[in-house]
Amino acid sequence: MSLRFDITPGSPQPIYEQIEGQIRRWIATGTLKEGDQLPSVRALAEQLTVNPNTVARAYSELTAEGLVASHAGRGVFIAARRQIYSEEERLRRLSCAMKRFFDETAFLDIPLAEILRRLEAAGTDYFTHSPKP
Amino acid sequence: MSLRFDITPGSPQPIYEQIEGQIRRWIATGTLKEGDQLPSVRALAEQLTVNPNTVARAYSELTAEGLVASHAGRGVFIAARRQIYSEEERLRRLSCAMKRFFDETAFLDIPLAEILRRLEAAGTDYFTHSPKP
DNA sequence: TAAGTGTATTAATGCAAATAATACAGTTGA
DNA sequence: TCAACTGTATTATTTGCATTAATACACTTA
Repeated sequence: MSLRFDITPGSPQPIYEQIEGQIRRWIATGTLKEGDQLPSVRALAEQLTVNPNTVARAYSELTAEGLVASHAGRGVFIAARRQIYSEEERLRRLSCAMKRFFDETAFLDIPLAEILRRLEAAGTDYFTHSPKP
Repeated sequence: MSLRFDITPGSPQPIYEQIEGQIRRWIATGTLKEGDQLPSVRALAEQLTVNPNTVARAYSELTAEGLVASHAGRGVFIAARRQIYSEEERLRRLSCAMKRFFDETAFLDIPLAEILRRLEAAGTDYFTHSPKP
């Protein structure tokens, strides 16, 4: 089975971050489970018409985060789900994300109640209608 | 009165975006109101030990968004609050922000309910405890 | 008119993303 | 064993963008 990556070159977000993001999402939503193998660096690079180094960098960072485990000669596999960050670190990251979110939406002049309502809907949708692999 | 900008050079976020963000936030929270005058390009550049062009770029983008109005020879002023974007555009931006938010938080493995609870608290806090000018 | 506004232009610097071309080391299966 | 895969590391180069810099210009106001 081949994962359907959606990459936009020229986007302000670097390609390697886009790759990371999609894999992180697939892991978070259960599309990718422990033990699943990711495409090889070279195969994915060819599939996305991208340099192998770019894919390698994405894999490298995911490995550093502990989300995947790579074994030279075998491949990259989804790691066992475990608590990677401390409770404090997780809340810190959540705070940053929340601040950024409000910075991006406050000036839209949408009532907080409506934003929260839509967030709840989007959130449940995010974890159920995960993108097809 | 002089606004208390908090700029971090070397941050992944460009300086001109940091300036934009703070002004947007002050407008959203009511700290800056219609008609208020912003510091001059040169004055703010000196205050932040930053190049005037950097400040000018921030002001230029805020002007393009319609949040401020600039008049050569007079200065830059907070514009009248009005609907800058169409309803569709506002919801599109909200959707993008929500997606990015979940991409940043999903892998933290924090229950959706708790995220929403914290978001509500952070949201009300965002609009009440606005940063001092 | 002088001193202050915003704006525009051009050049130079620095940094990071991305490509490219290799080389190396571990694993697997014929 | 060996060929064909894996991931990893290194170096060089290109590219684009943020930033600084130095001006110049046009408008406004006292």
